Amino acid sequence: MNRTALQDTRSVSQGSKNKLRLWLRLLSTARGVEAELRERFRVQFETTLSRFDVMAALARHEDGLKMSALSGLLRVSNGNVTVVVQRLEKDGLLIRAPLVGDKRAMLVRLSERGKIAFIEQAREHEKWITELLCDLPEDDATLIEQGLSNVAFKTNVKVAEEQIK
Amino acid sequence: MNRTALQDTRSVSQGSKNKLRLWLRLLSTARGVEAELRERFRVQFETTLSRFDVMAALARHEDGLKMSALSGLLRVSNGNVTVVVQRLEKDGLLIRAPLVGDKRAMLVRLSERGKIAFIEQAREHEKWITELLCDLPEDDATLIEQGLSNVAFKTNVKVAEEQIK
DNA sequence: GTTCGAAATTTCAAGCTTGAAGTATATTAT
DNA sequence: ATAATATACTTCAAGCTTGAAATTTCGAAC
Repeated sequence: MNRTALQDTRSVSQGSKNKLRLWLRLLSTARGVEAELRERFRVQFETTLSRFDVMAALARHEDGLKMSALSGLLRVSNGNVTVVVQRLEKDGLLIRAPLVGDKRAMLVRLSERGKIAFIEQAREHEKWITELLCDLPEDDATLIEQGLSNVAFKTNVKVAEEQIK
Repeated sequence: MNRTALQDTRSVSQGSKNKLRLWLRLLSTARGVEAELRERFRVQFETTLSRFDVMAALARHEDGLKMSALSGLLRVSNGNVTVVVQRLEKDGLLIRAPLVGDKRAMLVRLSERGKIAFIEQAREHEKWITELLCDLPEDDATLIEQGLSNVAFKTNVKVAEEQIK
């Protein structure tokens, strides 16, 4: 093996380790924040992260969302959305109605109580995030956000966004 | 309200939105990668992410880990570790032994079969990560890793690392 | 050496999440 | 029109995850 080939091997391997290290850090950070948020949602609002996620998605789409659009946006399975939506509906926080023009589909939207509850939760949520990420300089945050936006997946959120229309 | 106070409010609020945007991106990226990894572990090795996480932690600590050290390192609950370890033990991938000197504690380590299985899985895992994060320039990866390492939590991993000794 | 609080683990109920299978409706090709 | 295929959603079983309530053991104060 000549010198060049050796260097190539080394640099590829280093890049691989580099990405791996990044991923582990990403996972650890995300899990840390998630655990803290879960705890706070539980004690302060007696709710869960999944419920908040669903309500947040609905709050951003006042005209309502189909179940499939919800599961696409949140990157969770169909069956999952069904359960969470059922529970939120039972609590009177959202409304499920058949979609006109497609008897298979359901349109889900926040109820008035749901909107009010969400506004309060969202305000706290934003505070919590700011607090939990306070050690991160503002510039770094911007850079990281932009860097991560380059990472794409097969399961594309864009697809879900289009389905909404 | 004078001009300075207004600017302060505005800049704090922008920082808050900035952090929020970063968090949503972080969450989305992590979930995307996790979903893809879960799928690949399932079809290629008939195993799960949690099982791999436990095995990875054990592989990095050949002398074995206490249950509490495991749950600390992985940032998961005690009860969770118990179940996952039980299943891995039933499959013969790890060994649980009482800890000499402390009858409350258990020492968990990989079995020979576990070590062999892990090496194969880890090799693939590293390839997958490299592939999934290929859109991220090498320099960005380094920067992001360093940036995120500034984020600290109450639930500190360092504590768990010390408990190991 | 007793007692009392802390620590290590397990058990449990509840909720989360997934992937697969099932049902009903829509769309497309013939 | 009919059949085949695709889409929207629900149901289900299995496994994951948590937080709280045990249980057992340790250590330290008295």
